[in-house]
Amino acid sequence: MAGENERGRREKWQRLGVQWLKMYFQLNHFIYNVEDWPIIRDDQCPQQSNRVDCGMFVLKYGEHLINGTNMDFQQNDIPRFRGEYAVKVIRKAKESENRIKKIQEECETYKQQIDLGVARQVFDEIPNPDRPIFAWNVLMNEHAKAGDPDRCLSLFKDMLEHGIRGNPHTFSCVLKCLASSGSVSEGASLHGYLVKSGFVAYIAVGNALIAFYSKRRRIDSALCLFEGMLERDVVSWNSIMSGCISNNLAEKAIGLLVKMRLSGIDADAMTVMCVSPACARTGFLCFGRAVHGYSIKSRFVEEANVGNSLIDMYGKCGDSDSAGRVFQCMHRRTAVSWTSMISTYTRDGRFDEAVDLFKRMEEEGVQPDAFAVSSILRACTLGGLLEHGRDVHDRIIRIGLESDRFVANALIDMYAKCGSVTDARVVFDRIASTTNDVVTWNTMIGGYSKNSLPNEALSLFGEMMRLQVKPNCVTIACVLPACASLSSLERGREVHSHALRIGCYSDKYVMNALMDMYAKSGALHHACALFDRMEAKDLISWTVIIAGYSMHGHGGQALMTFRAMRANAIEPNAASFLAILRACSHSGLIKEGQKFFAAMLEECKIEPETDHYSCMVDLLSRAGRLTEAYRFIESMAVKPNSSVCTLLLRGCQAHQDVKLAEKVAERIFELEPENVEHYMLLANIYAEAERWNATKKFIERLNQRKGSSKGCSWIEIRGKAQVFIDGDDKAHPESKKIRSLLESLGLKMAEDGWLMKRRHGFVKEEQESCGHSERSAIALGILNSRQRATVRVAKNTRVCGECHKFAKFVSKSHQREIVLRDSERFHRFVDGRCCCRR
DNA sequence: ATAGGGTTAG
Repeated sequence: MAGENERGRREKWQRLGVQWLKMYFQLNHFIYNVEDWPIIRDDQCPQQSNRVDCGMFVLKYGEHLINGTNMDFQQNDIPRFRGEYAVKVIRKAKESENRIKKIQEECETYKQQIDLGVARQVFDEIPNPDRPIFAWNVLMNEHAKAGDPDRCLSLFKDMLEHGIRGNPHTFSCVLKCLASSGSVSEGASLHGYLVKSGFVAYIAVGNALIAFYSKRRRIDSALCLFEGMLERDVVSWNSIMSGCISNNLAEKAIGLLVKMRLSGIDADAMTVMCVSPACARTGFLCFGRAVHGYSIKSRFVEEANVGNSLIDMYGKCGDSDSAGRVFQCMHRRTAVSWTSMISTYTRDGRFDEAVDLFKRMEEEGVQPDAFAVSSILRACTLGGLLEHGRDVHDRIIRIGLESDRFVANALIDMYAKCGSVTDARVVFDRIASTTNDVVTWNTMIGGYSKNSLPNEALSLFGEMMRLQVKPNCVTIACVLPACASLSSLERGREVHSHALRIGCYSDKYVMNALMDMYAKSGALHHACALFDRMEAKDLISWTVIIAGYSMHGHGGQALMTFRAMRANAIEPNAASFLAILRACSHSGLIKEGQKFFAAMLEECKIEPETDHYSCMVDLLSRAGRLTEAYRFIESMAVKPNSSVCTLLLRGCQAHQDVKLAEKVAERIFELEPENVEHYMLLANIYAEAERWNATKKFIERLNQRKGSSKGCSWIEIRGKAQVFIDGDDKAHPESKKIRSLLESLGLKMAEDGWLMKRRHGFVKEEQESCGHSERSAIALGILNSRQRATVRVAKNTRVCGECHKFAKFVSKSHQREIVLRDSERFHRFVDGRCCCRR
C-alpha cells in the first residue's frame, strides 16, 4: 500500500514539476517572440514537435487574454490546435491592435515576474529523489541559453552531490558551459570521466568535446578526438571544421570538407555556414562560389542564415557585388543580413551605399540591433559622415541601445574620428561610470591622441589607472602617441614601464608606438635599441626608425636603413618615402632625394602627395637652386599649398633673391591671407635687401593682421610639463630667476662676440613674432637640473634664427647638450654646434 | 520532453 502511495506521489510531483517547467519556458518563449506569431505555424515546421507545442501554448494564452477562456492545458488539445485553426486564431489576435498592445503590456509584467528564479523555485519544490534527470537538464540548459554558464555548472555540481550521474544531454550542456567558463583542466577531467563511463561513445558527447577543445584553443586535442571517433555524423564534421577556422587553420577546414564529401557524408545547411568563413579567411573565392552553387542546388540558400554567411564570405573575399546579389535574392532578410551587407559595403569603402542600406532596413520595418547600429556607425566613422552619425545616434537613443557597450564604444569612436571629441566625451561620461570596459577607455584615449589633444589623453589615462581599470596593449598603443607629440620622455618612460608589466613586447603596434615615442622624445638610441631587438619588423617599424633618423638629421643612417628595408623585401609606401625624402632634405642630400622621388612613381607606382613635393622644394631651395625649385612647383600634379611655397620663400630669403620672393609671396598671400608669418618673412627679405619702403609696407600689413599668435614651448621638470607662451615672460612662478639668467646670458653672448649682427634695425620685429618662449624654457631647464644634464625642450612652431643661435651659445658656455624639438625636426646642440647645419 | 555545429561589431 505504502509503495503505491509513494509511487503516486512521485508521479504527481513529476507531472506537476515538468508541467510547471514547461509552462515557464513556453511562456518565456512567447513573451520574447510576440512578433513572431505567424512563424509558429506548425505547417511550416511539421517535424519539430516542440515548436508545435509552443505554438499551441501561445494560442491558448492568446485566447485566454482576449476572450478570457480557460487556460487548462490538456494533452489532447494538441492535434486540434494544429494547422489551419492556428492561423485563424493568430489572425483574430492580430486584428485588434489595442488587444495586442494589451497582450504586450501583460507580457511586460510577466517578463518581470517570471524569471529563471521562479523556475528554480518550482524545481526546488520537487523533492530530490523525485526530480527527473530531465528536469535538471532543462534547468541547466535554460541557464546556459540565458548566458549564465556558472549557474549551470553549479547546478551540475549539485546534481553530482545528490548522487545523480547525468546522461548524454547533461554532458553536452555542461561541456558547452565549460567552454565559455571554467578551466581547461575541468573539461579535461570531465573528458576522463566520460571515457571511463563510456559516455564518449555518444556522438553528441564527442561533438560537444570537440567544440569544447576548439573553443579552449586546444585544436590539437579536438583533432585527435575527432580522428579517434568510431562514428561521425555531419555535426562532428561541422564542429571540427569550425574549430579549425577559429584556430587559424582555415585551409585545413577546406581540406576537411573535401574529405567529408569523399567519405560519403552529405553537407547540410550548417556545413555551408561553417565553411564559408574558411573561404573568407583564405580568400578562396572560387571555392566559396562552389559552396554557393552547392547551396543553391540543395536549396540551403533559402535559409536566411546561409544567405547571411554567403554575404559575409563574398564581402570578405572582396566581391561586394556578388554579396549584393545574394542579398537581393534572399527570401527572408533578418537584421543579420542587413548588417552583413552594411559591413560589406563599409569594407569596400562604399559608405554612402551603407548608409542608404541602413535607411532601407528601417523602412522595411527591420528593427536594428546592437550589431546593425555598430556597423553603420563604423561606416560613418570611416567615411567621415558626422551628420549621418548623429542621425544614427538619435535612432540609437530611441531604440534604447545607447547603454550597450559595443554601441557606445562605436559611438565614441565615430565622434572622435569625425573630429567631434566633445560629443565623444559626452557619450563616454554617460557610460564610463557603469562600465569598466577597457575598450571604452582605449577608444576615448585614442580619440584624444588622434585629435592632437595629448594632455587630455594622458590625464584620462591617469584617471583610468586611478580607477584601477586594467590597461591592455591597445591602451598602451593609444597613449604613446600622446607622449610622443608632447616629446614627453618621462611620461613615455612611465607608459613603457606599464607596457613591460602587461607584457606587450610581442605586440607590434606597441613596439612601433614605443619606437616612435622615443624618436620623437629625442631619445633616438632607445628607439634603435628596440628596433634591433624586434623580431617581426613590419613596414611601420622601418618607417618609424627612418623617420627617427631623419628628424635627428642622420641622413646617412636613414639611407642605409631604407636600403636595408628593401633588402628585407619590404615595399615602401607613401609614408616611408616621405620619411626618406625628409631625411634627404634635412641633410642636404640633393641627388639622393631626386633619385628617391623618381623611384617612388616609376618603381613603386606611388603618386607623390603635397608633402613629398614639399621635401623636394625644400631640398632645392636650401641649396640655392631657386629657379629649379620654382619650376618644380609649377610642374606639380597636385595643387601646391602655402607651405610648399613658404619653403621656397625661405630659400629666397637665405639666398637673397628678392625678385623671385615677390613672385612666390604673391601666390602665398592668395592661398593663406591670414597667416602673419608670410608677411613677416617677406618684410625680412626686403629689409635685408635694404628696400625700406617695401619693408614698411609689409610691416603695416603685418600689424593689421596681427592677431592670435599661438606659439609656445615646454619642458618637463620632475615629470611635470612647464609651458611658456610666446611673448609672455612673466607668467611663470620662477620668471624672475629666468629673466635674470637670460639677461646675464645676453651680456655674455655680446662679450664673446656671439650676438647677432643687428640686421638693419629690423631684428626687433622678428623677435616679436617669435616670442622666444624656448629661451625661457631652456633657462628653466638649466636652473632645475644637475650640471651637464641634457636639457630637452619642445616648441610647436619653427625655432627662429636668434633662438637657434642662443641655444648654440648655451650649449657651449654651459657645456650642456640641448635637444630642441620644433615643428620641423630635432635640433641637437653640442658645444656650440647644431646637427641641422644651420 | 532535454543536447552537439554557424553568421553580424570594437
